[in-house]
Amino acid sequence: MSKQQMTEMLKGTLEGVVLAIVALRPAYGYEITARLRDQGFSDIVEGTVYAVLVRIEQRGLVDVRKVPSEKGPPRKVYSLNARGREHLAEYWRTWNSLAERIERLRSDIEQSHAQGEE
Amino acid sequence: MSKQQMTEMLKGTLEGVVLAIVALRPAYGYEITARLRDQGFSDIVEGTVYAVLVRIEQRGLVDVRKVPSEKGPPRKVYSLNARGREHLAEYWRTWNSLAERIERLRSDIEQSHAQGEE
DNA sequence: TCCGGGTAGTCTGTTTTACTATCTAGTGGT
DNA sequence: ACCACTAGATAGTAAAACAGACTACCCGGA
Repeated sequence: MSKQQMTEMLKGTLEGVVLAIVALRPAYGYEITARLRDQGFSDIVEGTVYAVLVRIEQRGLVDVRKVPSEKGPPRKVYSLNARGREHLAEYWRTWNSLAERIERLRSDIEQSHAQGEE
Repeated sequence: MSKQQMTEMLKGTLEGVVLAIVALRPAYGYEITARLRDQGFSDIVEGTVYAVLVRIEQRGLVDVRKVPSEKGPPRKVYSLNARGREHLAEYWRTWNSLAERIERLRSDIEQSHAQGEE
């Protein structure tokens, strides 16, 4: 798939993805970026992740605690709080609703093609 | 789901949705808006659709022809051309890849919850 | 001893893109 | 006059990319 298309699709979904990763277990920025890459989101720039983290912290969806690291500056460990869990639930609902409609559209097209090819 | 979340998620997906609708059969703006509402995309503002149409026309993904209408100003009927079909195929690939990764994340979370609740 | 490079980690501009909200504006039927 | 159609324009907001700066610790070599 094209890089640019993916970039645009990520808008509005990335935040939820990050919340989901933190929901799995608490994590710090660098680690979250790494997990994103593991999960196949290899195209995401580090700076973007930090921007998301700042945003979700400001909105009070996560709790933060500083943990010293052996190497490098202290880590900021994010964990999902009650509000974040509610927000994530909302995110899944929105995603479901969108995905359902898009899948329906796609199957409509496939049907019309099948008809046209008889 | 929240309106705002949906708005953000639509970014990057709406264009493909419009292309898909036009792929189903040629259509003009007002009609496309109506079809979107039928398909459950009731939250989309009319002006937005016209903006998308201008964009996909400028990118050469659709062919346009003016058709007089019995009522009101002439319609601009959009139909998907070869380039548009290729773009739409690309769109589905990107969507699949995103949807797959998001679903995987979700199932990971559900699994970890199931474990934690034993 | 001090300096450089590598690795781990966080953060901050600026730019690009897409959707919304709201409004203008035209036609034709009742 | 008003309503149902039909097309568009403008200004604003939000999110992500890109690029790079900044901090901190460790280790190896001159």
